[in-house]
Amino acid sequence: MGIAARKAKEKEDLKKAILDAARELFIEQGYDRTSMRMIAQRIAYSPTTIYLYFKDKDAIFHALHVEAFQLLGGRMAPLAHVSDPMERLTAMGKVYLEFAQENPGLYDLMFIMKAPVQALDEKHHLWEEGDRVFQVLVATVEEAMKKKLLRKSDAEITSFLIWSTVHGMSALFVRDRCFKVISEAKQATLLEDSLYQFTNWLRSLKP
Amino acid sequence: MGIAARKAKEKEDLKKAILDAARELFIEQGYDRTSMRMIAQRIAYSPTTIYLYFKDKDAIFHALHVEAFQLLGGRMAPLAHVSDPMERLTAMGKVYLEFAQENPGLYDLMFIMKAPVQALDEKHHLWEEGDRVFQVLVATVEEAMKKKLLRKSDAEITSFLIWSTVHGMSALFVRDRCFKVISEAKQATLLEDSLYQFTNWLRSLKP
DNA sequence: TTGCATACTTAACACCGTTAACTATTTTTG
DNA sequence: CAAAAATAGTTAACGGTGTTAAGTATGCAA
Repeated sequence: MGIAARKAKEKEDLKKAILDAARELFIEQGYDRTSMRMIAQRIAYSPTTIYLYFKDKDAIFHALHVEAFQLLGGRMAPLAHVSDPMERLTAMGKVYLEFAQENPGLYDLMFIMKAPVQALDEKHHLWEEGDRVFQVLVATVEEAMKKKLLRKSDAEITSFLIWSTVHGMSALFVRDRCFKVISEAKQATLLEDSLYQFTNWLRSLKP
Repeated sequence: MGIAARKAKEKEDLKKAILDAARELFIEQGYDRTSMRMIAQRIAYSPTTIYLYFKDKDAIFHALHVEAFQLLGGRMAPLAHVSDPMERLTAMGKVYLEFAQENPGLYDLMFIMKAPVQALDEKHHLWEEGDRVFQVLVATVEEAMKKKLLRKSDAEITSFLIWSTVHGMSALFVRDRCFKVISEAKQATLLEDSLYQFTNWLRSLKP
């Protein structure tokens, strides 16, 4: 079985190589501006070879999408050990913003890009990962409310509001909409300062 | 001068027709998925005729961008008469969200789409409109702080934070990221409820 | 009437995603 | 061991894209 195993590994390797090339290009140039031919050239294969490993360009997008959510999930996981839910919430916001700033291309792919989805069931599967992250947020908000660390209200609405805020900051950053509008002196720490103020607000809502 | 004037008007009309067709298509299909040939077909002219009126596809994007900001500006203008700055802020948020929900295609164009900008000076001009809207927000926040209706803090940071929140909500809505994650019962009034809670928070920060 | 500008079109280029058909190579089978 | 079949990759092609160059009518000026 040694030969078959080696061949299987080689297939797996090529698939990974395709994803690596595609990831780099998507991040650098965006989805629409990367072509199958570019990906092919980067791995030194014929363009059509890619179609032996992925159904189409969308399938590559999906694979990278899942991968990116796993990366973000991995960054969030350690925060489960923070016992104070309000501290945990703050840390989650920090991790989220850092992720967006460090991986703007991936963030774009995950939360901003219009996924060129066609199959509806795939569409559903596509957001299992996103949903999981959101449910963790809801649970944290509920816990914070229960412990009277956060003003009581509908946890789902509150979670959406919090997510909107950090997403809004990330999206304006990633799509380059802030730095034309914010004075130069404040640009460097804009996201950090904004998040700091936001969490301060949340904390002082206790009553 | 009658004939020359008529000709000038006809040129102006065709330019408008191009923009009308492009606007519809951009909104329906998005920028990347609309082709010059589609625009041309809709106005029953040859594709290359468009290039006599606009330098390239980008130029059409820019024209619609400016136009969209004027529309939003027009919706915001009446709010200048609301004397209480906190009420004005709330109303601005409402108008902003309504604009995004009523014109998701335009909102996308203005705040989300990766503008395929090349010329830097054009890029600057591109955001004069956006900047003007933001400066109105900053002024309102400053006024609210001065009148002790909003907790005192850096007005620019606070404005960015507020903008991020409403933009985040709008962006998640426009790019279809909320309804897969929010329970069905709450979807209908999600944005409205979230904004209501957000403004409530802002008001109760007074001390 | 000729010449020229105007307004538009056709033809073409180099690219795109994707499919079909082809070619080597390796494996399986009679 | 030879023939057949499966594997893994290729080239060529189709219909689409943004954009440019060259060509064609039409109306106006000299």
